[in-house]
Amino acid sequence: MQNSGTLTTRRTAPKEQREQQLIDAAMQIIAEHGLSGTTTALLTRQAGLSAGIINLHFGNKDKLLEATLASLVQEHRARWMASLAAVPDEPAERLWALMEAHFAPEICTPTKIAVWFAFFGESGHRATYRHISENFDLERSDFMDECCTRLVAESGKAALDPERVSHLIESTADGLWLDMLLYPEEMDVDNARDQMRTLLHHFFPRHFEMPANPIYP
Amino acid sequence: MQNSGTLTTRRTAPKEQREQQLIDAAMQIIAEHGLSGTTTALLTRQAGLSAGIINLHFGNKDKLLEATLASLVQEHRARWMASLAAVPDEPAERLWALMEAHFAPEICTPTKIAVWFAFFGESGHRATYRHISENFDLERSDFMDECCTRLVAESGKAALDPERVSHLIESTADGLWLDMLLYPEEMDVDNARDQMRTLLHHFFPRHFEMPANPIYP
Amino acid sequence: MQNSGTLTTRRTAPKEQREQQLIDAAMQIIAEHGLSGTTTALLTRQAGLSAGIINLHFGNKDKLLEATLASLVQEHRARWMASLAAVPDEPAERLWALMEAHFAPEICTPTKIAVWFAFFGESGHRATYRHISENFDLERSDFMDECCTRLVAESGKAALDPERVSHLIESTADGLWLDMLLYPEEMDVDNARDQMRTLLHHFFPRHFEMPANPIYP
Amino acid sequence: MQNSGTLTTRRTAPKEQREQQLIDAAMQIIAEHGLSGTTTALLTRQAGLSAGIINLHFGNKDKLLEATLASLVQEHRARWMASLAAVPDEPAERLWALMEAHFAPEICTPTKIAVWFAFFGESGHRATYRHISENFDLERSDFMDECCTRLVAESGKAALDPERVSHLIESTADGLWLDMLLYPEEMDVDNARDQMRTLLHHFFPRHFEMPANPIYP
DNA sequence: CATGAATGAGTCTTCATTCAT
DNA sequence: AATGAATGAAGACTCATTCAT
Repeated sequence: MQNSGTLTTRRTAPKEQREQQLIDAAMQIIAEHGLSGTTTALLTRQAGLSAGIINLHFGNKDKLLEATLASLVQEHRARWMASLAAVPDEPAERLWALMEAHFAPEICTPTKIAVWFAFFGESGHRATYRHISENFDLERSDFMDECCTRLVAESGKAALDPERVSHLIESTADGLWLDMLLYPEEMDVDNARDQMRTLLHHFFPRHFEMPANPIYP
Repeated sequence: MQNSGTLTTRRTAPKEQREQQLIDAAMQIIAEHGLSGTTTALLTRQAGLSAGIINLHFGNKDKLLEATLASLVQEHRARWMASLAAVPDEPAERLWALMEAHFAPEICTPTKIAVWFAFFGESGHRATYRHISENFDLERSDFMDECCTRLVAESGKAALDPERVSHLIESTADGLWLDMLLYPEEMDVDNARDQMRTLLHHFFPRHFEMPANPIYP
Repeated sequence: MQNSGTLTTRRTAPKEQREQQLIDAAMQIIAEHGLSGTTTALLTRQAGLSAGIINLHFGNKDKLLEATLASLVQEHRARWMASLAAVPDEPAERLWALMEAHFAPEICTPTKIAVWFAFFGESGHRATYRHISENFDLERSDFMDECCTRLVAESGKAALDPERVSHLIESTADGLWLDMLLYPEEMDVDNARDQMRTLLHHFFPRHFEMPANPIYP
Repeated sequence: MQNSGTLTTRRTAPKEQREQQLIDAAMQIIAEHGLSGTTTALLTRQAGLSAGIINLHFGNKDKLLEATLASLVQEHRARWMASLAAVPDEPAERLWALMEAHFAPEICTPTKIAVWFAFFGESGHRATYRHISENFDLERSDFMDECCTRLVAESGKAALDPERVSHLIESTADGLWLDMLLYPEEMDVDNARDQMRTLLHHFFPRHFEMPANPIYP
């Protein structure tokens, strides 16, 4: 009488939808109010749902917060994989695919960056938060190392330590994110991408050209 | 862990000393528990003082937090000025003085970095926090621009946009801080300084040598 | 003393009922402990409810206090209207209807009088409190003026200023309330009503007889 | 060496002066902030003295408050006695002397009235407060009774119960005070005195004339 | 006598969580 | 599956009082 078809599908679908609804709300609220200002009342109101809903679907608030971070990680990784799938197996192209994902407009919204840094700010004492992004960070790090190793080899620059360069590129990318967080007026995704390209050009001039528009806003 | 057993037993202490005592406690607690886990009870216990003390000296908890960030900014700036005073008026030396301050062991303690990022994580919605560090950031930015302008001129590299390079260096420095926060095992001040030197060598090979120890841990 | 054992056990009650429950508790506690001794703990314990309930229904303690005064005003006015509805359109009867309401046993309980004066005692600096009763006071004042004007006209006492008499009657009524507050042993509603009748007889002997029981307790 | 003259006088005088200073401050603060808003910080700041001073001179805050009420009572009584000393032994004159004291400008300042009612508002549960004014009230009540008894006798109005009239006059006087508290714009001492005279004229036309200015503001 | 820094019990308020509906 | 009234532990803040100076 309830539902005559596949029971599981019907039951599962709404559940996932509710969870996503809450995660979306969490992104918004964390960005607006910080992790310390994120209350269940704010979350459920933003989601347009009732007070008990978080505990119903996630057990408690912290789990929702973790799911939010996980969702961010997941989305970022998916975007990267999509970029990667679209390019040939050339180290420069592969590396740039990562950068494109890293500074993709839908990845780098002010809201999402704010949420990332909100979690970073707590990750010192919240091992959970660090664990969630750890695998992703590792995977990305290895990927960068591999790209740089190949690029260094192709460049014939023996003096260049691939891992060091790799790390430097990553750090700069992260630093540009911080800029987008703190000074959104001055730093946007296009600007950041140009910055990255400038850096890459200096390390691997044969593989990366300077950005087209050299005029700084 | 409580209080370092100096002369806190004195019922009356100079106002400045009490305030510093509370700011020190705040650093510790914010680093350990995050901004959202920083309670007045934790703070006063850490300081070895009574519940009402925060209100007495700072009006309320938020003011203490702001004073903590301000203290961090102040200390950083003072360290930079000290480095600067010790070098001749050469752009490369001046720039490196800034880097030395930025990655000085007493500036870059795990505790202090954690506190910085705790505030960054909330700065999206807390204009107050951003305002406190704004002037300092601006001053540093201008200083970097000036150094890079001179370095570019001396290098004869017409293609290099000084402001862009300047920004890139800053972003990388910030990114390295994030690394020290998230992966303290892998990134320490010495490593970070070497990274910075590698970057600077690539932009200005005539002014900056590659770091001495090219072996990556 | 706690709760009168009706259906407070119900976890959920109509909003109005909970609010009344809290207002009733407030009356009791204010009368017993004064406005300055009225704590949320006392209030919620008296109501037999939990600590958070005041915030849930009134936002904060002050709002509950204001609602308590408003309830007092409302009740008094309703009682007066009821009395008024029961008498013909004769000024003496109408005026006496007001007095009857003013000294009705359910209006003049020691508890309620104590609450009134608790608010009067703070009304000097709390504009809110005065505002709440202001309209009611004005309405009553106008009503009294009208009654007295008609009574003076009917009495043919040209020398009598209706407004002055009206004011005097009101002031006396208020003074009797103060007596009931300060000396409940000596002044009760019956006594007060007789006092009022004595006063009215002196101003309008044709309309008001001396009270039946001339013996003073 | 300290002081060569009468030791006691010198020591006592400043103490009384400090106490009066604090009582004056209390009047002001209670009138402005109500009893519930009267904090020691406010009191000592108003007095221009240090935090510990109240405990030093009065033991605790409550004692100062009681002393403040006592001072009010004392002043009122003294004013009455002064008025009384200036009139012949005629009941009408004696009664009017009381009224003149009751509505004397220095007795009926907005501040003092506010303080009186602040204490009335708490007197329901604070026996101490009631006790302080009790003797004075009793004395005044007896005095009024006596005056009225003589006035009734002189008037030849057998129907008039002296005690009832006496009480009524007192109640009205109190009611006028409440008016001065709640509606200071409409009721001042002159107006109140005229009201009282109107009332007295109605009870004892041979002894009290109607007030000179019959026009109501 | 007088000060005022410090205390800490007591208040109000917040908010994650529960649970009857 | 969802609601939202109610809870109550935990939080920030107040303020009368103490006590070393």
